[in-house]
Amino acid sequence: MPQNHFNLLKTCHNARAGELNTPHGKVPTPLFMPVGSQATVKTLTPEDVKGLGFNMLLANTYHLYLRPGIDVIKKLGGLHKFMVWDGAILTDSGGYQVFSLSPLCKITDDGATFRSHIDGSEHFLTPELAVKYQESLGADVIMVLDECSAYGDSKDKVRKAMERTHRWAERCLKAHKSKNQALYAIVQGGMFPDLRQASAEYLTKLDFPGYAIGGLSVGEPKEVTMPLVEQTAALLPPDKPRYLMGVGAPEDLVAGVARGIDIFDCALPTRVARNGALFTRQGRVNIRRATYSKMDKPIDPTCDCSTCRTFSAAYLNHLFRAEELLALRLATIHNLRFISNLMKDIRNAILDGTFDVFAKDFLSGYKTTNEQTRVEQKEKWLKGRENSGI
RNA sequence: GGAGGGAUGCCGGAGCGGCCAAUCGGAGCAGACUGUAAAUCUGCCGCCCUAAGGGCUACGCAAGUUCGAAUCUUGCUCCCUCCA
Repeated sequence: MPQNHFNLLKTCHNARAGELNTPHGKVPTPLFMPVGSQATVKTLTPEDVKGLGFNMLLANTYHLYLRPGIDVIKKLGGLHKFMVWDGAILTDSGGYQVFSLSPLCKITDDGATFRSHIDGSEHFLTPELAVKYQESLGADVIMVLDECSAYGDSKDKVRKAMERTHRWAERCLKAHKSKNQALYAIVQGGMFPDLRQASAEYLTKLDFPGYAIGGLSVGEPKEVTMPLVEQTAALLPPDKPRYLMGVGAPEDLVAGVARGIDIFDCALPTRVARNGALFTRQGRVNIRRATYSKMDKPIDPTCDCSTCRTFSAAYLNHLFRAEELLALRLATIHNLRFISNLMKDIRNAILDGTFDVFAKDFLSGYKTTNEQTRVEQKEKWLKGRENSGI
C-alpha cells in the first residue's frame, strides 16, 4: 500500500479536511464517491462525472464478477481502462450484497454462497477471493468482505456477524498482496454501542490503512444512526481515513462530517434523481409535482449545474412525465453537482475553521421532504380554515 | 329501408338482480428510496363528515317489475357494424 495514504490537513472540532493519496491522484476529503456498481454511474459518462467535480468513485466486485466477469476486465487492462476512468476507484467487496441479496445467499465461516440474481447460478465468495478479485480489478482502495447485519437483528446474531467480519478481515489482510491498493476494514456491530466499540478496537489493532463504518442506514431511525457514527468514529485512529459506507443524503453528509467522517458513498443521490427527487439548498423537491409543470425557472436558480443553467423546471417536469430518458440524465447531473458543491463547501468551511457555522446554517435551511410536506399540509389546512371563515 | 351490437366514474374497459361507490389498466394527486437485483416501489383517486365508521348522489334519458336494479321489461335519444 502507498505510503501516506491519507494526510490530515486540518480539523474543526470533529470535522476533518485532508487528502487521500492514490495511484490515480490525490483526492480531497471530506469526499463523496458516486456509486457506479456496474462500472458506470448510471446515465453519465466518465467525462460527465469528472466535470461534476468527482475524482473518485465506487464500483462493485459482486456485480462485475457476475457480469462481465473479473477475468474479462483484467484481460482488458483493468477496471480503470475498461470503463475509461482515470480518477481513483474504490471497490466494494460484495459484502453489501450478502446483505441486500440475502434471500439468494447463504453464509458460513468459509464464505458466502450466492445465487446470481441474473441467472440463478451458484457462486462462492470468500474473503480471499474478494481480495483477489479486487486486486485483479485494480481499484485504488479495496474493501474487506464483511457481513452486514440488518436493523432489528438480535444482539446475538449481530455479534456473530461482527465476529465473522473480524475473522474475515484478518483473512483479507493476509491474502492482500498488491502494493498499489489500500485495503480498508469495516466496523460492524449493528445498533449496539458496546459491539461497535468492540469491533472498532479489534480492527484498529490490525492496523489497516483505512477504516469503514458499515451496517448503518439499513432502515434504522435517523436518531439512532448519528450517535453510533459519532461513537464509532471517535474510536478510530485519527491518522487514518474514516469511511461511512452507504450514507449520502445531504443532511447526513453534513452530520457525518461533523462527527469525524472523511469518506462517503451512496446510491441515494443518483437513484433518487432517476425517480424525480432533486436536491436544493431548501430541501428535496419532487420535480414531477404539478407545481413545477409551468415553472419557467430552473429547479434551483442558484445551482451552477448544466441542467439548471440550461433547462426550466417545467421542461424537466415534462421529461419525467413523458418518461423521456433525458430526464434521468439531467436529474442525475443536478443531484451529483449539488453533492459535489456541498462537499467542496464543507471542505472549505473546515479549512476556514467555520464548519460549525456552515453545518448549522445548512441544516436549518435544508428541510427533509417529510418536514416540507408537513409544513405544506399545515399551510393548506390553515388556508382552508381562513377561507371557510373560521 | 332491413338486421344486429352498444351506451358504466377524467379516459379505456370489466361487471350482467343483493357480497357494487362499482374488478383491472391508463391518466391525475402525493409519498418513499442511503456500501444500486431500482427509469423502482407505495398510498389516494364520486361528493360530504375528524378516524373507526357514517351520510348523500351515481352506471345515456324516462317509466316500470322487484323486498332489492349498473344488472330484468318497455319507450325514447345517441353511437357503431353488416345487408340494401
